[in-house]
Amino acid sequence: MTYNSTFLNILNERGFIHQCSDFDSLDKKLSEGIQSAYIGYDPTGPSLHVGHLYTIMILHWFQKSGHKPISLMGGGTALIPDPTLKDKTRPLLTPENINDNIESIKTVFEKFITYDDSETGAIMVNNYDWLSRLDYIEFLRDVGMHFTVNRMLTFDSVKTRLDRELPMTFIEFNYMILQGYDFTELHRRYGTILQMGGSDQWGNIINGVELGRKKDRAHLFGLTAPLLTTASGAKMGKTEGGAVWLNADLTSPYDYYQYWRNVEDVDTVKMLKIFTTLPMDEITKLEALEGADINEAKKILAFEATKLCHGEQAAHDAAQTAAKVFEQGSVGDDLPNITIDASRLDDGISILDLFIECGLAESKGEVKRLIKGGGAKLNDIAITDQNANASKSDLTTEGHIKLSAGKKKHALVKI
RNA sequence: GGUGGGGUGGUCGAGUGGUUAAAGGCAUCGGAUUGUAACUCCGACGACGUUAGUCUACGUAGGUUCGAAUCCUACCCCCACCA
Repeated sequence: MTYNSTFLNILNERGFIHQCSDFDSLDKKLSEGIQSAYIGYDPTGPSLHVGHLYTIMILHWFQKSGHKPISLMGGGTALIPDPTLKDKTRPLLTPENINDNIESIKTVFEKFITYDDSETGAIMVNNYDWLSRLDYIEFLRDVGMHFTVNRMLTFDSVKTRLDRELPMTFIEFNYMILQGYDFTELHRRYGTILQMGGSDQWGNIINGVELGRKKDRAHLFGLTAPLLTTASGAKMGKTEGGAVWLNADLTSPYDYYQYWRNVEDVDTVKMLKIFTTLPMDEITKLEALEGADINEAKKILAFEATKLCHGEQAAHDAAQTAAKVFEQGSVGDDLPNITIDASRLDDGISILDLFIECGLAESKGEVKRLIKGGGAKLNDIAITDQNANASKSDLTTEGHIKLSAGKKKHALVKI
């Protein structure tokens, strides 16, 4: 399958396409001139994680193909608490929280797409701007008119919920209308003709497309990307420590690098296509690698992905540290590290405490378990005595102590 | 509104007065193997504590009992059927 538009071709060969409301017309539109498209994000946290990056990359390519991407922040919808998640006791987000989150998230977006005033410059909008001003009665007449409950009930998101007999609140039921409304609003404001997203957003996207047609006789499009999972079926972007964040203060460039370095063999090429901007012919070459040589591809994946998110220098540093640690059994500057008072070493510090302090363990019990299992190491020598203390004599010639929990997690203690 | 069922550790799910920090699965973590992969095997898996032991935990609050996740009472929430 080939398209006329650069954008669809890129998406296609990199594996971003799942379904589209109208491939042919969209292809034509995109070939004719600059278009704008958007993807929505929930600003419920201060950062986005690797799972979000998937669709951010779509915006990236959209802009690269000569179009205008819009990142829509759901500031309005985030204000509405979702009561079905009652157990989670999600703290009520205030408008200030949300604005802070949006500011923080924007710094992430800026690494992948360029915001400026040019014709293809990206813009970031907040649906709070229009949703907050809606008048209920007017909205019902204007928008509610065009949604039949019969049809809303057929959407997968609703249907599976009802089938499984799980509760769905009226608020949630309304989200899809609000999201559909976002699309027409963006169409009116910016002439946006395309909404994209993960395949789980298909229903919502189609709602917007239809609403646009009914209200404004606009020909809008929807395009979704396949559900992204790893070979082992897990959702992307999760590690033992939780989500892999895109903000450096939440997930360090080194950890970020390591995340990509450690993907499973079978996922390597897929990830290269999606999370790096490496040209396809180079990826094809890497695809030919087999066995242990795949490690080379993973290094490139890790480097390129880190470069995109944290810059070339950070990627270099991370790669260098990784090489020192894993290939030379040495240490690198990018390892997590803590600095302690030299005097504390004079008295000797409990190994247990030290592991917790540098973040390699949550509790003393956990450190003991590590020791028992032979996974706790001090300067690469397995610790056998849980009562051991670290003292000055443990400082290496470089003046630090290296602690390891397992083979992959290392930290440095400096004075 | 009526009747019945149910709320257990990260998750799913056993357990219906004591040997239960609570079976089993999954997830997670460590070890062996390996290529910083996968598969497989082994081990660990509430917290604190120098192996003794202490504390916290089975929706919430009380009660019965030498002793409760298990019995009683009230309350909260969920589900099913009926209205």
